[in-house]
Amino acid sequence: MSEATAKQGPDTRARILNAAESLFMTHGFEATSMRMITGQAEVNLAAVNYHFGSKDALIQEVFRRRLTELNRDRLGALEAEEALANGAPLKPSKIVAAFFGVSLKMAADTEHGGATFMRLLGRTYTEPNEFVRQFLAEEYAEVVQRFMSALYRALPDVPREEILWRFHFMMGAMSYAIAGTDALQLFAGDFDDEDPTRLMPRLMSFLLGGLRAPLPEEVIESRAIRRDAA
Amino acid sequence: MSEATAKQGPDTRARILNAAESLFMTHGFEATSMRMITGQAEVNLAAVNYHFGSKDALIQEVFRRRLTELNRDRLGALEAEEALANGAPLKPSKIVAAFFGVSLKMAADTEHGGATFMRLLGRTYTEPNEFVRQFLAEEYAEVVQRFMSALYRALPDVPREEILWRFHFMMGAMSYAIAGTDALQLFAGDFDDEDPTRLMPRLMSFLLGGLRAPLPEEVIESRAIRRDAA
Amino acid sequence: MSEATAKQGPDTRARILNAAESLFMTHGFEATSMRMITGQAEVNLAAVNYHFGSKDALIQEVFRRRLTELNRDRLGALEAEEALANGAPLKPSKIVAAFFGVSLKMAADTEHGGATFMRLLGRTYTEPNEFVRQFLAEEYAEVVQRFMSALYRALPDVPREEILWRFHFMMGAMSYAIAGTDALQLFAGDFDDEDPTRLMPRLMSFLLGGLRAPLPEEVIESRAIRRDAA
Amino acid sequence: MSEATAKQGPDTRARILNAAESLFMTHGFEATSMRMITGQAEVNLAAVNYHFGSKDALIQEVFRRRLTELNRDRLGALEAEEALANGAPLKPSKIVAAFFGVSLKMAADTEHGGATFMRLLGRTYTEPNEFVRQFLAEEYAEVVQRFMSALYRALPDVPREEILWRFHFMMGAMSYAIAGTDALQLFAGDFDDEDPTRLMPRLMSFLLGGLRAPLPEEVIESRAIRRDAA
DNA sequence: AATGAATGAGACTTCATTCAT
DNA sequence: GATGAATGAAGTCTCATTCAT
Repeated sequence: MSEATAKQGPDTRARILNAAESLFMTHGFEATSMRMITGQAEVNLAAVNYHFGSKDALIQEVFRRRLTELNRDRLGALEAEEALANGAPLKPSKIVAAFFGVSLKMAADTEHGGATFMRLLGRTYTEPNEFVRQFLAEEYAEVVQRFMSALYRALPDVPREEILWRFHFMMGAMSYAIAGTDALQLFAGDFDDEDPTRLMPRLMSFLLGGLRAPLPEEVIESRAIRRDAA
Repeated sequence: MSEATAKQGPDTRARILNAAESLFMTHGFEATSMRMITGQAEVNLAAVNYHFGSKDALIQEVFRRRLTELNRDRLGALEAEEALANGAPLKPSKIVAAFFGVSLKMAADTEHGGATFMRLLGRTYTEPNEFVRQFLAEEYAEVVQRFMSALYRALPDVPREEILWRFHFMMGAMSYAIAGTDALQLFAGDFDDEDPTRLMPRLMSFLLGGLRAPLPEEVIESRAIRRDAA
Repeated sequence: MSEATAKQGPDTRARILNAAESLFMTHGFEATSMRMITGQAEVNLAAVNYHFGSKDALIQEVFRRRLTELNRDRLGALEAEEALANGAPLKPSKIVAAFFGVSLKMAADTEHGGATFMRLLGRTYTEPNEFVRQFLAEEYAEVVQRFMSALYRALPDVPREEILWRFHFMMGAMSYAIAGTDALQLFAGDFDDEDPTRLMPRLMSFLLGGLRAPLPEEVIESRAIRRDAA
Repeated sequence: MSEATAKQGPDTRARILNAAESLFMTHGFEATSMRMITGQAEVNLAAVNYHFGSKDALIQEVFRRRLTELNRDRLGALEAEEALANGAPLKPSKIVAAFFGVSLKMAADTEHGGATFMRLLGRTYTEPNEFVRQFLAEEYAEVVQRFMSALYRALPDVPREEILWRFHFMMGAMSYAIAGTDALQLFAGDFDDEDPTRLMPRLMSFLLGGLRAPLPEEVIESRAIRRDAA
């Protein structure tokens, strides 16, 4: 009855998920075999199929477990700011901080695997695998819609299309920031892996600088034209 | 030389490279098998090993073929600006335009496969495969060093470390911009695939906004400290 | 006894047997997995092993349940005829009718699964699985012996070997007749599935025609030789 | 260049087909694994997929190889009789002999595996596997149509439906006759495996007896009714 | 220069079965 | 009486690569 007598430790399922998460980050989905996963989790090879049904389903579950929490926190941070604002439009910096701050907080959590997951997530946005993209899109649908709405309100003079693009650029910058040192060393071999907590202010000022940058002339012109036509 | 004697058209090698490039972008390296490549290239299965030695060597050749040209053009653009400047430090916008403008130009070239390659490249920066990272680092070493030097001269008041990070963020934003619509649709299903030539000014103003953003307070403080210490 | 207390309905055992019988007929023994059976029976995966011990034992029980009844009825029909005959040898048609009539009666019973079982049985005579053959042989031993004896008495002039062969042929014809429409459509796609009750007279006249057919010349000759030698 | 230097004997493909044919007969399709096949054929495990693509495709090829020949011979035998008959309807016995005689001839050929195949074929008519049935139906379509036409001409007074059923019964009797001793021993353990050449006259007289048997009364009555109506 | 055949290793998945509860 | 979890064995198929021609 004690944990000692239980055959497979506290939770076979969780052990598999943790092993998969870490291996997916290191080697990618395709290059991570079921044997590698069950080997690291010290679990029978068939256990993955028993608990998850297939490798693809395992991949989904790895993401769902974290994304549910991540997106809940993001919405929570946004709603907290909105509560404070008392109906007024939020400052863009608050919105950006709500979204990306939560990401970076999880990325800094090395104890519960949050860091591992965030690096995996950053890579996965560009994952070619069709079903993974599809799954991510579904998981993100609600939260993105909410944040975009907030940004539209916060920046009523900027064309929505432009905001969407800049949000896209910001996602890219953040992903690279988190995927982090690996890719940085790609450009500067001697780069020192320093205190990850200093990443937050660095990234935030870059993102806000980009978000507030003057619109390119063409866009300004085309807006003027549309305005005249109206 | 006639079609009758040359079974496999003008250039078997190039056909393989083109097929591989396109399939790597669509499915990733691992998920792209030799059979898929030789099938699309209409070439014998053994031809890849005959011409390139191994799958890994083929991957390298796919990149080398394009990167050599890409980085030559980048250096060319930088040197052209430097020639105009006549020894004075370049404006940061010129440097950024030299580096990322060449990228976007190739990304806009849909006729010779440049667009395909740039999307592949954007994905590959976060590729887990060790040897691919290694190879990319080598290919990029020189050009990154030259651009960083130029930026250091252009922004003598900004800590070098900070410039390195911001260059890193810029790379991330660009990669996402090019990997492009796919990832954008991930966030906004109804996003219209519009004229790719308009991407350039959009991205450029975002990048410059980020690059010129005020430094985070912490960094400013720590700089002051260091300056005092010196 | 209420539905609330009895989780698995009135009889888990019977539910398993019925599901197995139907699935075996549709997919064969090998291609029918325990999961398929327990899934269709809406029963826990381990229930089969709990109730029957193994898959092989389940197969046996599927047959035993029906064959016991079938062969009892066959012997009953034979004994009824013998009682009427009052010690005289039976007419071959009566014997054949006793054996195959009972088969066809069960094959016509679509309500209690008899039809399903008979089609399964027809297929199983040619089943490669060694232990199934062994089991069938044991189940059939007595009844075949009794019917052969009756036929020997009914046809004293026909060599016993010849009777054995013809009984064998008759079994084949009947099995195909019951496996029925499936195999017939194999030869005539537009064959109409008509009233199964009309199968009985059709098959019976064919079987009797074959049973009474003149012996091949060679057999007649060899019989003459043997008679001379005696 | 000599056979001795060739890595895999004269013909890897044929070796696989032969091994598969024999193992399918002994154990059935499902119970025969690729390992068993490649083991017996002394061939690499991957060779089956290389030469045939999949296990299912191998099964089809096993049948196609023999059925093509078998049905060609059947049509040949029928046409030979028709040539002799000079336009007159054939005697039913000739038609039956053409069809089943060829079967039995192949069944007697123990040297080139014909016997093995015919026993496999007999079993396969009742095979549950859907795609195998489909495939057999296609392979048989033409030859069955030709023989049925001949029988319709030969027996103009017998309802076509009746002929179709009796042909079906005959197929069943033949299949059992060929699947043979195995099933016979099921009914008579001490049955001696005797000269297979004597099977031909035995089966033929049974089949013709069945084919010529008087129609069941019901059929006769319903025919009379139809005739009256006409 | 190019290829058809073949191969050893390893991929994911499913199997029937067991066992503690 | 019944079950959720787990497992070792085995299944089919695909992989990148090699080699004689």
